[in-house]
Amino acid sequence: MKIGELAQVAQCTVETVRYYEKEGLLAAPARTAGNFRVYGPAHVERLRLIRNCRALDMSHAEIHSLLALADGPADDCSAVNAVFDQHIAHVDERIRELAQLKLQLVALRERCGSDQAVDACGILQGLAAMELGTKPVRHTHLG
Amino acid sequence: MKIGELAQVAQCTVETVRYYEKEGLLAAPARTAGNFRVYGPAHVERLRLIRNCRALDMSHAEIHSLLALADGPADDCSAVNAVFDQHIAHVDERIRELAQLKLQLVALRERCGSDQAVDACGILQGLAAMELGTKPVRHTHLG
DNA sequence: AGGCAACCTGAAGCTACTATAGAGTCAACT
DNA sequence: AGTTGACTCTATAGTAGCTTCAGGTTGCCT
Repeated sequence: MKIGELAQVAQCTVETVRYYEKEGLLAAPARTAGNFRVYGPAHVERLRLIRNCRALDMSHAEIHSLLALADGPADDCSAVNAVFDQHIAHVDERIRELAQLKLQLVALRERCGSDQAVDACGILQGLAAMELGTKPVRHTHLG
Repeated sequence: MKIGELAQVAQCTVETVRYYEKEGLLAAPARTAGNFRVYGPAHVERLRLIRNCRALDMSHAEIHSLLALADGPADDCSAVNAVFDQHIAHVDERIRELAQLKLQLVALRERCGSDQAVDACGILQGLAAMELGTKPVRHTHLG
């Protein structure tokens, strides 16, 4: 199959497929005489796996690890579990951050219930007065 | 005050301050004879406001809107409320997405409780077999 | 006068793509 | 046989919000 068909099967764009190849996530396939990429079933499966990992918001680095483990000669999959556990921790942390964030946002929003002069706007006052929290560490390669 | 002190007060790096100036979020300050930036209290307050907005995960575009509204001659702050409400909706949507994500991750993770052969790893099998969901729309400029 | 920290500009790097330009390939239709 | 149109190719730039780097200048202390 050619790149367009592969992309369709894997629910991504042609550009994304070529990008994955350049990034080393997807092996470079054979070419036709006219220099078109030709893919087989193995490529389809691999690309599906990659796309599913992305749908789970894993970074390319994490996916690289998983692919290496999947291909590797390892006897057990505890390393796979480790990658997964770490990723779940990422997502968890990010959810907590956003929940905290929302509390702050809602609290600020309630300071200005209706239309009033901008000078007296509770939101703007709150934004200027807020204590700068500890440096926000991004627990995510998500988004 | 010079840029280093300002950055320290606002809990960000010197480079970030210069970046905000280049982006038009922070007005260009006066300069010393030696071409060093000199900031006053107004800059400190403005930068605090910007950093707090960023801590609330607002995009530069959103912050631009807020700053324009804060400076503008508007009589009421309903527009400010609108920006805020929209942002809260963003965060809310993102939290929902991540919660859903976590469900999937945990379900996958449970397929491989202990060490087993990579060939039989339930996680990897699950990743390859997962139905590709509808194209994930990112409800975020966050992260 | 020398040394060092802080400052300056401009450009490149980061992630995971997306979009564009300009050229080549291929199958079908006239 | 020629031509249209869909598809493919490479290479490059753009996105957000910074961070990092290279190479040079300023200012203060001794």
